Amino acid sequence: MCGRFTLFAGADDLGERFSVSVPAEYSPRYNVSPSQPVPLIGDDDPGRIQFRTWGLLPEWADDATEHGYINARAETIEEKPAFRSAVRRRRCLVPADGFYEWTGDRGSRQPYRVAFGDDRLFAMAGIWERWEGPRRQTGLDDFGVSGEEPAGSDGRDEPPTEVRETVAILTTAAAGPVAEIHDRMPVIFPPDREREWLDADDEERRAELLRPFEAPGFRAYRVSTAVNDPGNDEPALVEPMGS
DNA sequence: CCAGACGTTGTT
DNA sequence: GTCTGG
DNA sequence: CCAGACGTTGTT
DNA sequence: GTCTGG
Repeated sequence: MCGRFTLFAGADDLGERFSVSVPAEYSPRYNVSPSQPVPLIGDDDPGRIQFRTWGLLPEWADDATEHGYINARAETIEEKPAFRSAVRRRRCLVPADGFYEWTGDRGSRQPYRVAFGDDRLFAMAGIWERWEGPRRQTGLDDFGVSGEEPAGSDGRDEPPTEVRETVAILTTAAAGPVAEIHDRMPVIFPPDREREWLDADDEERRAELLRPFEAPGFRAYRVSTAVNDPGNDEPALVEPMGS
């Protein structure tokens, strides 16, 4: 799965760890949730952190109010119409220093945080998408300037009325301590192979990178149910609660 | 051919 | 039960 | 992912 | 856009 995560590293640490520039709007997060902006490193501009909305909206979606896909299964991502074009041409790394998993029944969901003992940063596999709303079809621009535009234009030269950039996180079989509480987890790369994902235009190379990686040193520990509410976002959320 | 879906997770 | 919002 | 809403009318 | 179902 992976429907929540943490990224509370300082801007300097984040920039240094991934060799990227970090924009001023970056701030530490203890409960990043679907529908929110996610800091990521995209293959379109791998030298900086960008923000894209969590919930991938395919280019053919009818409107931007539809539910996006927050996860994509690594095992089938090459075949699925919703993900195929993105995995071929629009990949990204999603930096994190932990992610949350839940156990128990609805109404009493117990969250766990999975992270390295020292909370060091790692990279999750992502794909992103650009969704463009309908274009005007008037053939005139906003100031009524008559250009080369012939009447009855199909609007292809007009700017889209709305542009949304979204992201989904890839999942795979859980490995190591995560398997104790869950059967799925985000795809995580060994640090020395992260950059290959952004450059993996070949399907066999992607398959190689997407194999489950049992990150040495990962731990899962119980945290407060305050994590359940996406509106909560403070350092106390990552404090251990005891078994 | 056209119409309609296109996804993951967890839970019962 | 199912959808929407964060 | 979980939490919370889930509806209409008329009036200010 | 592209695939599946009828």
